[in-house]
Amino acid sequence: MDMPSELKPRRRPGGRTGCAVEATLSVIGGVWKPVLMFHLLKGKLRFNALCRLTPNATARMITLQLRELEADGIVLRTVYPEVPPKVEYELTPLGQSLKPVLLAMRTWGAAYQEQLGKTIEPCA
Amino acid sequence: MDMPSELKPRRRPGGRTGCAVEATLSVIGGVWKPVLMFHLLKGKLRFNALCRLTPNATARMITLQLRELEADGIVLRTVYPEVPPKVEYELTPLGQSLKPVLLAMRTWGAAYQEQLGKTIEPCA
DNA sequence: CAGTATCCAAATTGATACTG
DNA sequence: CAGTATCAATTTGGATACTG
Repeated sequence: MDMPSELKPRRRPGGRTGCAVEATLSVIGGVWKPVLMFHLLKGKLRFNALCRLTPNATARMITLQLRELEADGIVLRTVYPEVPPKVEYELTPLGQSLKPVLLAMRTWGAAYQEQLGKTIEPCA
Repeated sequence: MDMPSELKPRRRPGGRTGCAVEATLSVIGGVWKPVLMFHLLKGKLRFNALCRLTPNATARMITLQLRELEADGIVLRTVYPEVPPKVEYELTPLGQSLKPVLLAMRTWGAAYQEQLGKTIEPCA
């Protein structure tokens, strides 16, 4: 099993000699991480819900990114001993603290899409 | 010659069906892009200066990322017909508009590094 | 439901050497 | 100075099939 990460000069560059921006990227620097986190800003979500909200990513990618966010203390994963299985993801306080970054991204992206004359999905 | 991009579900996912956050990532979603842009917030910089400010990235990577930012209208590249050659990079108005995102990243990263008890470099 | 395992193709990057 | 070319080594991602 592989453990990708992407958008990271090979895991934790910012933790060694990088600047503050690099440090942030070492945590949210995965293609899907900001998107996943953004969706989680609204509250707990189940795995399938996240998949539906992120149609451009495969379940595999979502799982991988979620696992890394969990390892970094950004996301909390809760498994409910039920049948069928139920797993919920939510942002930890540390994850919530990234809200300003996420919102800034959403704001810019929305303006960019509009200026681009191609508002695809509200998404939020 | 290759034209990588990274941190992008294979070039422009956000432009097709993604949400606002994805749109933003399609532009700044490269490991080094935010870092490079952050440095350029302070003003024009020459290629070597950017290299020095981003020691964790190779010149090749910096060139590649800069070319993409240029293609996306985020960065302006100016070549001065001198000997030795002089090339300056600076943010375009569109690039400047990403300032809030970059600053939010720097703020969070700084706090994260400190909480991590390992403030490496001020960087800004 | 919520993943995980595998296989494998494709993309990305570092290192190194070279140029206008 | 400011890159670019090339090659090799990884890393990454998608597809598909399977499980508790």
